[in-house]
Formats: sequence, C-alpha cells, structure tokens
Amino acid sequence: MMNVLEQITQNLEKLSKSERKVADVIQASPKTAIHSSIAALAKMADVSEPTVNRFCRRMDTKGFPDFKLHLAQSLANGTPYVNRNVEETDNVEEYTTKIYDSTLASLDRSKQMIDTAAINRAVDILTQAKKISFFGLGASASVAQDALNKFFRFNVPVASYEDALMQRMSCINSTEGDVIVFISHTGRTKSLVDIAQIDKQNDANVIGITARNSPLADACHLVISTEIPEDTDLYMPMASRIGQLVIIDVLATGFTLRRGSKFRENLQKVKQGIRDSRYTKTPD
Amino acid sequence: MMNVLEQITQNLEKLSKSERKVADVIQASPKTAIHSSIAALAKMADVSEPTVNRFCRRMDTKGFPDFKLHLAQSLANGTPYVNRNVEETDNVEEYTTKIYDSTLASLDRSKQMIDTAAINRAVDILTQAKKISFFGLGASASVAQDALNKFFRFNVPVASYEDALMQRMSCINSTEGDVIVFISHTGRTKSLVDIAQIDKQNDANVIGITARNSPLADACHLVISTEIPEDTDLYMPMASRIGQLVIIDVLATGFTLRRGSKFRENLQKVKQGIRDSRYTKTPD
DNA sequence: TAAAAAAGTGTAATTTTATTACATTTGACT
DNA sequence: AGTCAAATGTAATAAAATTACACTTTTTTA
Repeated sequence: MMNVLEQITQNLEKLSKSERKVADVIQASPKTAIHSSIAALAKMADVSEPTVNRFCRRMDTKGFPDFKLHLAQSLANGTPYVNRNVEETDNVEEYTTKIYDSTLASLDRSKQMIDTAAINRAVDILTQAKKISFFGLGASASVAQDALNKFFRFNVPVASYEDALMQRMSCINSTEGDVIVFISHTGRTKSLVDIAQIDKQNDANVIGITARNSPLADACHLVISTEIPEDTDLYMPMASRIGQLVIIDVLATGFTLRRGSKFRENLQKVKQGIRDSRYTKTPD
Repeated sequence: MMNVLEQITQNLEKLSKSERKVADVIQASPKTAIHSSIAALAKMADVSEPTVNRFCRRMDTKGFPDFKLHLAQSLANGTPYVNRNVEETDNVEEYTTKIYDSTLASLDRSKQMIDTAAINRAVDILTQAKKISFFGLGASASVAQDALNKFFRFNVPVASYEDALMQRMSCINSTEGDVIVFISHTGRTKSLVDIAQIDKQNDANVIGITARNSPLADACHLVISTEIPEDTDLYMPMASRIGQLVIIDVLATGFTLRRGSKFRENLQKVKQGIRDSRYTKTPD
C-alpha cells in the first residue's frame, strides 16, 4: 500500500472541514500522532473521536490502530530523507551516523526513482555486446574499475581505462557492436563528453550512468540516472558513487540472469579459481 | 531507538520459555504480528496475554500497541531482516528491488554495528601518518582506488597498488610513521595477509577494513569491520564493498574534521581545479 | 425560497483490546 | 522434602476504539 503521509497530502481536497482539522494535526506532528490515543488526537484537532476514526477509514485503513501502524511505517521510511550535513563540531558518533543516514536516504530515493525500463534496455545492449568498456574519471574511475572486475568474470571482452588519453585512443577504433558505458555523476566532465560523441559517431552503443539533461546524457543512446542529488562541486562524492555501484550490481545481475543457467555454471568456475588463493574459513 | 527485530534476536537468550515462544511467533511472521491483537498473538504462541505484554516490555517498549508500532517501523525499513536473494525467474523490477533492498539492509546493519571507537583511533592514526597506502585485491581494489582518490585531495603522500607484486615491493621499505590500510571482505586473501605481516614487522601502522577474527585481522593493529555477512565465495561482492566505501567516507570525513578549518580551505582549492575541467551547470 | 434530502458531526452505549492484581505453578537450591 | 524465587496464568479492571443513532449543517430541487 501507499505511503500514508502522501495519501493525506493527495486527498486533502476531498476531506470535510473536521476531517481536515485531523489531517492538519497529523501533518504538523506525525510523531506525536502515532503515540496518541484516538481520544487525545480528537482533542488536539478539536473534533470528536468518531471523526478521527472516519478520517482513518477514508485513508484506506481499517481504523485508528491500523492507521497508526501505516503512519509509523511512513515515518520510518521518511525520516532519513533529510540530508543531514556534517558539522565542524560533530563527534565520531555524530558524523558516522550522519554519513550512514544520508547514504541510506540517497539509496532509498534512488530505489524509488530508478527507471527499470532503462535498466532492461541496458541489459539487452550489454548481453549483445562484442566488447564492453567502462569509462569514468575521478571518483567514477573506481566505479568503472569495479564494473570491470564484475564483467570480467563473465568472460566477455571488457576494458576500462582511467586515463583520459587512453580512453580517447580506445574510442577512435570503436565500432558497431561495441558498448561503452560512461560513468559520471555530474555528466559535465568535458573529456568524457568528447569521447562519448566520437563513440556515437562510430555507431558504437553508448550508455551513460549519469545525470539526466546533462551534456553527457545528450551524447548517450541510453541514460540511467541514479537520481541522487549530491553536489560534488562542494562536497566529496559519497552517496553518488554508491548509487552508481548499485546500478552496476543491478546490470551485472540482469546480465547473468539473461545469459541463463549454462552461463552461471561458468561463473562458479571463476569463483573456484579465486577461492584457491584464499585461506579456508577454519584455518586452525 | 534500536530496530526491534534485531533487539529480539539479540535478547533471545535472556528470554524465558514462554517469552521465547512469543519471540518465535513474531520472528516467523512479523507481518502477521503487527495486524494481530494481543489475544490473537497469545493464542498463536500458546501463552497467556500478560506474557505477551511482559515480552513487549522486555523489548523496551511501553506495551503491546507501542511494540507493534516499533515493529511496523522495523518492517518498513525495506524488510531488512531477510536477505532477499535473486531468483532465476525474477523480472527487472524484482531483481532491481531485491538488490536495492539487500544493500539498504546491509548498510543499516552496518550502521548499527559499527565500532566508532575503532573509527576514532583510525582517524587518529591517519592524521599522524607520514604516508598512507591503500591495498585491496579484486573487488576491494576499486575500493582502495576510491580511497586513494579521496585522500589524494588532502595533500598527504598517499599510494595504492592493485598489483600484488607492487604491493609486496612497496611494503619492503615500509617504516614507522607509515600507515597501510588493507581492504578485504573475507580477510582470507593470502597475499594480503603476507604483506600485512611484513608491514607489521617493519613497525608500520596496519589498519584492516576487514572481517573480525580473520587471518588478516590478526595481522592488523586495528580492525574496522563492516559486519556485513555477504558470502563472496558464492556471490559477487555487492553490499560488502559498499559497506567498505561508506567506511572510507567516514574516515575521510573524520580526517578533514580533525585537520581543522585551515585545512578545509585547501580542499576548496583542489575542488576549484576540478571544476575548471567541467562544463558549467547551465551550458546553454 | 422553503422543504426535502444528503452529508457531516457529535453523544453515548457497546464492544474490543490491553493492563493490572493476584493466584498458581514451576523449578532451583538447601 | 521443603522453601523461595521466578515464571506463568486467571480473572477483574481499565483503557481504547467502534458503532448506533440523534442532531446539525449544507446542498438540492420543486
């Protein structure tokens, strides 16, 4: 079912005068609401108890207790939406919690907004690629490297250069059947945009994990956006690159699923190879 | 307050026989629990109603209704308690949601379990370092590269090699005042353990972002654990490396805070340099 | 525009649900 | 075996939510 707080906002018009009072009180302080009885809430809104009950039913809940349950859930999801910025005076616990919270909030937002149709098309394109390249610069370079590491296991020709010059050289010879994935949070890194345009001219398939409506996005055939509003001009990239990584995970997962079970047996062999370079779990 | 479901898991030992029955019923089907009355739940667990009430109080809630509220909130956070594994038959929406959910769940868990004292000591050590190195292999190599990218901006001597041989060579000359950060999810990668031991012998400061009680952890002076239970023998590393990245973020943040405001002005200059290589936000 | 209908709201009774007080049982330790 | 404390249940009580119904306001239409 839908988020109750949004439900309230949307149906605000359709409510009667008294029910509206109830809505106002709840919106003003939902945290108080979930800890109040129907009598207390009725008093706060200056209406009768049945009115509160009727309000709850109008919000598609079974009654007041059920409504409180839903409200509690909305609150649990909604609390981290505030971007909690680190202050100079914060101690360890404080800045640690803030960083975790804003990462969680960003990922949650990304989850809500993600365009699965775009993901699906990207998986289509990737599975049919003759060769896959991942390009990123700065913080996105390590994301590209991570993608390389994942797709390398799939036994497809895959490349990644963190050097802008190497990237440029590799794109000169790109051709139909090649897929190049550009990773950039802002989508405004000049050299990446240049390269993407050349790739596009060479009929290579260009995918961007980047911001909508950016110069880089314009140069791509397909754009996947994390929808994470991080200002990397001012702050170090944090949540943004984590959003990119989760998209890499999703693409890699889609890739293996599309390739079928035969293919996944092969994956196990690569895994086995890695395992031999490790200490066993119970060394003593 | 803490996640109620975890609270139950943790206090499982301390519960009496009957209260344990209640815990079992709730854990088996928390969704049913939040929609049941105390009478219904008591019947399910085959105990009396006051027992259920006492159980709720033991979980640091005011009573049964309050307990249900907390439970609802725990459930709302992405149903984090179950690890939702991707199935062969999943469609795009399904596997995308599952990956986001399990990443969110892992991060949330990591947030709860993180040892901020260890973080604090790590920041101490890092701020006093003459030189910092980040080493990781495979999926953790890109995490090391990300760390390099972050700390590079801080204008401290920093290095990272993804090649096992280069890592080995660099550690031969390590000395007091050097800090080496090893990144490994399992903590059982042989070559990293070897190198860590040499570094330790050379009186360098060895920090591990790795699993507790692992061979690598034993070779480190200080261990920071993400507490993310991902079996990277069977599956591709996903949530594990994201947990590592958030720890890098936390360390980098702690580092800048510790260095004070003068230092952060310097950071702005580096940022300015990067900005010049970008298209402005409103290119048209 | 006045009467009828409909929608909205409140009061009080009823029902459901949760909590408390106390009695009984269980089990551990003399 | 007997005593004590902890655990659990029974039954009474209190709290909370819902329902039924009456009154009030608003809207419709003759």
